[in-house]
Amino acid sequence: MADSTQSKPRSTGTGRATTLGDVAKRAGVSLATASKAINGRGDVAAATRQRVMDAAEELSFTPNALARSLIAGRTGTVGLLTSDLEGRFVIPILMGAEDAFGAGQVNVFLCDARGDAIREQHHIRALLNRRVDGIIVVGRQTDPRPSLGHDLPVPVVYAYAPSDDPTDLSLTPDNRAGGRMATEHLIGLGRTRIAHISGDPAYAAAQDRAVGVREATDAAGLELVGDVMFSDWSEHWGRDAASLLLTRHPDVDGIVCGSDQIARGVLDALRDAGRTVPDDVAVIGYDNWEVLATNSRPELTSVDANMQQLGRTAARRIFDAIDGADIGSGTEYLPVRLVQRGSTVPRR
Amino acid sequence: MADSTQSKPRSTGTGRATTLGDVAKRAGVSLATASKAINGRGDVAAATRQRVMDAAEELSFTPNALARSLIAGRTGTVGLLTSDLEGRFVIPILMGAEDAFGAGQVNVFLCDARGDAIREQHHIRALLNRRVDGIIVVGRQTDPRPSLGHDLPVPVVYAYAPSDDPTDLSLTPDNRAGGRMATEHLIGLGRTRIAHISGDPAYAAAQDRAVGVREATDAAGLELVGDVMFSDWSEHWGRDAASLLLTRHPDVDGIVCGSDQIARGVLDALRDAGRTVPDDVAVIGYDNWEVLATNSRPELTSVDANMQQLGRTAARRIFDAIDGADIGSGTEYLPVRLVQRGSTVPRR
DNA sequence: CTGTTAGCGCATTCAC
DNA sequence: GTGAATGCGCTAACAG
Repeated sequence: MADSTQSKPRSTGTGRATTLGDVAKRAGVSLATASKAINGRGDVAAATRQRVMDAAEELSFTPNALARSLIAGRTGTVGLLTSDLEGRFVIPILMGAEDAFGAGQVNVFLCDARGDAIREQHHIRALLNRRVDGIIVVGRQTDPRPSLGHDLPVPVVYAYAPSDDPTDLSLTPDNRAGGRMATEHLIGLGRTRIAHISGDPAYAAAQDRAVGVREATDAAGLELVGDVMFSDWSEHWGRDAASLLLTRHPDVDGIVCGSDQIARGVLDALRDAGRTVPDDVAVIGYDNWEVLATNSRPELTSVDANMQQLGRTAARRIFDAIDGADIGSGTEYLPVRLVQRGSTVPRR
Repeated sequence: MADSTQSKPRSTGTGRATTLGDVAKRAGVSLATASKAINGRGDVAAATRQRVMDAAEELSFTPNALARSLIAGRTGTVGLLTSDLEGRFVIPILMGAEDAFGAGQVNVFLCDARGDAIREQHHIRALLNRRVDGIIVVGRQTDPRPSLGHDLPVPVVYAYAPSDDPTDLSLTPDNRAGGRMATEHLIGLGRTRIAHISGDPAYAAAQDRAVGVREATDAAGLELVGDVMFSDWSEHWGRDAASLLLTRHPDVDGIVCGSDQIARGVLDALRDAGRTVPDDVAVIGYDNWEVLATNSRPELTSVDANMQQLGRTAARRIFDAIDGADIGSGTEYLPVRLVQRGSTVPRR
């Protein structure tokens, strides 16, 4: 019964949305005046403005962003094109992009190309049709990916995976600094017998992090324990590698891992071998993938790539480019940070 | 050099995008004819159509979806409103929604409200301004969440987390069936001493799955080993619970876990206790979270909630509703599926 | 078959 | 201060 007294149920898309014209009529002013009042533009008498605002409120008027964008020539939307099925990188980047302005200021079309070039093309077309102000391309590795080319009418930023075209702008985490930072952390804790277990050597991320590790040991006048151990990014490999390492170099007291998954495997193997972490051996992961890092025993110290900040930067660059600024080119390496947990620092 | 021969670099948003008018002029036809030719509407001479298509191609014309939507009254976009920070549910749902039509047919605005009601309101406003054709609300628990209300001008579907208003349409995985399915799987393997370790009892998911487990044991004439063990969704709890369980009921031969994280902990504890999986004890997880399920030893059999199908269904319902169909109401429980791995079935 | 006209919802000149 | 007119890019009637 209470329902039937409502004057405008309009529950599911029924009935035209109220337009600015409706508001103007109700307020007894012209369309132009209503527009000015609502947008705070031009000189409108305070009383008139209030009348318009009230009318808009009563009719629960929502300005049609389509019409506005059509005039303005910009939509306040960006496309986020990804092949990151896990969503591990893309979600923080999305959040960063939203943050770069304010909730609801800019909206993001998220498209998943699933690693398929055709699908990617379809999505790009669709995004351009919808007149996004720019496109952020997110890859799932830090290896270069094919450029979208320069014949797009909007600025493009490559995030995480850089473009293979150096004239594009790419933002990617500084893996080298990450490797260095992780190693310096162990050194700072007094470790001197440090090994590095990483993933697939075909990945730029693996190589870059390894370079950073070596830089840190070199700088400290230390020798890396054994060669860097490459294979794949799995927990299985982490276990196998750690077993091998303990056999060959039982005196190891610190292990820098190329990923949190590997680190989980390493922790497992160390426990099986009766070594305690971090007392006997300190272990550090990479990626700061929460579900892995905070559920291990002990919890995992890890390097975080600051994806959210990366997303924020990417969005800013795009809108700066629209406002006339040059978007720039080349690959920028963004700072990473260390998150300390129990695998390197004993719990207080 | 090849670059400089290109006539229209147009690299970053410079210069107005080409309009249908440009195409028409170049093809020597009127605006209307060009429109018909491109959309395959009306009768246009084959030769004329070709001329228009060619012109469009040469100018790399992209129809302005804003203008089209303004006329059509629908945009072919949906809003995906989430608080699922992990992206674990939302990404499959997004993919399903895209799939429901075809790549680029419908686009999705993804908004992360971060569990903040204010931010959620902002996002809803923005989505309505942009005239999305509908909204999918994704929660991260299967507990009911506050309804957005019925005064929205577009259809709304609640996914994963149902609405607390029974007149809304909610799509959620059938947790009861999942619990039953997992348990029946163990029973089918000949296990008779089955226990259930689950997460936070305040979660509907925990309760529903437990009900399913009991239904299966009852139907088989079995008694559940001990009470259902509730606490939280962590690996730590999985380890502790399993240890406890082994002490009290050493004869247990099957464990249904409330999540993959718990299952990981259970596997750990079983190994520490010298039990082999699946020979001594079969273990089954829940969620099929790949990174957890495929990296354990042995790999984890798990129940998958089919989120992608859920997303597909949600999107279809929304567009059906726009086309006049009644969107329906109440909570629909969508089928889940079992993914078998080594923790219940020995590797071939 | 093709072109002319009107209008989607709104912001912006420019007179009054 | 306010309102009438013009146009953003496009499609849907209508005439021709």
